[in-house]
Amino acid sequence: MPPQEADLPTAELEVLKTLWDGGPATVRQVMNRLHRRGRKVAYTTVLTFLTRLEQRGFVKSDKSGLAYIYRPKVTREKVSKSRLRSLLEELYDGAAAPLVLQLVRDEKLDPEDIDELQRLINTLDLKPRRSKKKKAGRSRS
Amino acid sequence: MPPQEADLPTAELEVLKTLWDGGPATVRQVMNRLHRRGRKVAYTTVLTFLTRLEQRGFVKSDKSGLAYIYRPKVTREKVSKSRLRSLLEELYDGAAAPLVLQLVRDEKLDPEDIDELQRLINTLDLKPRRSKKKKAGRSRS
DNA sequence: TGCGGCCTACGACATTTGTAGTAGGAAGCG
DNA sequence: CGCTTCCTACTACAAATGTCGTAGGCCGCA
Repeated sequence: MPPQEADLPTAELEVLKTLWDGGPATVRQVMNRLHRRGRKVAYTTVLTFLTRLEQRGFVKSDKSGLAYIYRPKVTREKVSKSRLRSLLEELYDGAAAPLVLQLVRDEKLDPEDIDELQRLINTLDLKPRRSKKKKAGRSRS
Repeated sequence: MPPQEADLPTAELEVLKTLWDGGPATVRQVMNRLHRRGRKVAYTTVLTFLTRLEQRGFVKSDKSGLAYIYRPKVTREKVSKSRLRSLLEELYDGAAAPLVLQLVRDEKLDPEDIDELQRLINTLDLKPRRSKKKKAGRSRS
């Protein structure tokens, strides 16, 4: 069965992220990428993380040439969704609204993002077409 | 210095959440709340978590009567924001848009929530929050 | 053909988290 | 009073995480 995308230790996620950001890579390349980002960590440490990631099923490796090349087996979106979901669960019993509102309010979205969000909302608006009562919205209930 | 709202172990967050949800409480009350939610855990375990939470500065306690009463020192929103922020950072280098879009797309928002989101967007649209005028870019796609 | 590098497999160890047991004090009560 | 019942302070301990060091293999080159 597929991995539990949600529960992945920070350090390993960091490594996985370098694969998403920079594509498949060897241990050494991953290490270099981390170093560039100011993350100082030993070669074997990176190796450990990649190994663990593979055991968990988040990456796969294939030996081409002299060293193994690691590549993601799950998408960033998958992990993202999974973590968001846990966050919802852990904080708001699964209600998404508070997080959405908070994100839109607190984090800076530039006009383009807002446009896109607006478009997305429009499509949603058409779908769940039941209730149209514009009852004065309470924040939480 | 205020606590690092972001990095709080799951089990402790769970306990803190019972305080947000049900208000200040004693160790035993917290334990009962957890039990009701199906979370079986020993009394002393709860005590441990509350103690750790207090050391971290997430809750405070005051002895009124025979047992200490614990109450949150940080709001749910604070923690929420903090965790969202780390999530953004860990997955998208801080860009909020992907998460927002994903949330709105994947999680089910009921009409009311959408309405509210729409209203929020409208306000944003009118006064685009620019703290700094670093780059003017009103591009439409 | 032996040396200096790079690579992986293992093992090691300190910390942090999750979970709980025990000891000893205060309290109610028969 | 003496017993039962709570409560808190400590201590304990296994599992998960974060970080490496070492040993031994393969490879190109002086």
